[in-house]
Amino acid sequence: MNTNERGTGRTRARILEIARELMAKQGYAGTSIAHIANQLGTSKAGIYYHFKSKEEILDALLTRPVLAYADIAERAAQGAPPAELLGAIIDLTAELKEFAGFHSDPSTLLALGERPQQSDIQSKQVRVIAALAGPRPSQAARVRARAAFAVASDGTAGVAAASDNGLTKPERDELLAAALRALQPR
Amino acid sequence: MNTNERGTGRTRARILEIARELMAKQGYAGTSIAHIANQLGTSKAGIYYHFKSKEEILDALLTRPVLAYADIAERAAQGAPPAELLGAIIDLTAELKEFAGFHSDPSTLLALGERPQQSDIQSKQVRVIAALAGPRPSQAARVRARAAFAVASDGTAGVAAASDNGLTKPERDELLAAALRALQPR
DNA sequence: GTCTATATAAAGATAGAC
DNA sequence: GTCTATCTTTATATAGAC
Repeated sequence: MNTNERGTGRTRARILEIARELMAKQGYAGTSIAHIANQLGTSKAGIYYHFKSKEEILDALLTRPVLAYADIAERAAQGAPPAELLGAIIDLTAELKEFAGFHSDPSTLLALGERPQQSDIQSKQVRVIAALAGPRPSQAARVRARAAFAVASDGTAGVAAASDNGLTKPERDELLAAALRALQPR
Repeated sequence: MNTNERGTGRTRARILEIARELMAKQGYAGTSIAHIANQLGTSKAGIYYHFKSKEEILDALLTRPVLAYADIAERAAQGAPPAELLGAIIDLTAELKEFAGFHSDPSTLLALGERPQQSDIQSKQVRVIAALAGPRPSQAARVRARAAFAVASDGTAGVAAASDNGLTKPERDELLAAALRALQPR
């Protein structure tokens, strides 16, 4: 029988890497098993040996990002200060920059939403934003929290996409400072 | 013959409205003609009387947003100040909030990129961001420009999505102020 | 572990009746 | 202007050989 549990092999890892690239570029719905197989240089059936469905590929891809976001939401619930939360969002976004486009692909979100075991990534974001807004926030404070979150999330994604390597320290510092300025009332 | 040039009717408008909703929710690739026809209560062929292809529906949907962004890029090229540019982005994003998810759907961008007549919306964004960064910008200034743009674009989308109606004046003012703070060096 | 072949469903799109 | 019926392609997924 198989020493590989059909889950730890290098081929599986390559499939995930290819799927991630294609789905980031074309979205989940726009990426077919055939396309992934072509990139891998094998047949469609070859893919199905490693994953029993296309959704399982998505699950495998998003497990880590979802867990990372859950961790940030947890820290928010425990009263972590805004600078820490925003810094964590910046670092996570930069670390997962290969996933850029993923969190904003409607078909990915839709497929993800249909899988109950994957706790909703958007609901975690809402909780983090609520934490940034502080207790009993005014309407203006809520808007500032959204603004700061946008800087840490989409702003970081933009900066990371523009530079070939990872986020540099000065870039990170500048993003965090900008997010904090956005959060601060005058 | 047809007084309607097969382009001005109410049915066509309904198709576009339904397509916009579905594509915002599921992405371009994830939305089928059959799905649109179901929502409309007609057959697939009925759709094809009004549009000769799925891509033509996308073109029709995105013509206005693309033009609006081109206009902002034009004002940026003519040296409009940051407050004006950021305000314009906020207003545009709020006005087109029904399109939320659209500009971030990879399959939409991909399909749009394959249509040469639709000038690339992302390249316009890059130009606006460059204008925000100012002449001969430092690396830090470029990051701040991205941050400010993120507030005006994604921050506004988030606020608009959270509130049922359009963006209120206080919300708009708060977003613009936050974007300008993000843009400003200490 | 990967292949060919195939089943089955859904996609985009057209022909022609009404 | 909308229908049914159909064509063609592509999609997910499986069966069974090697």
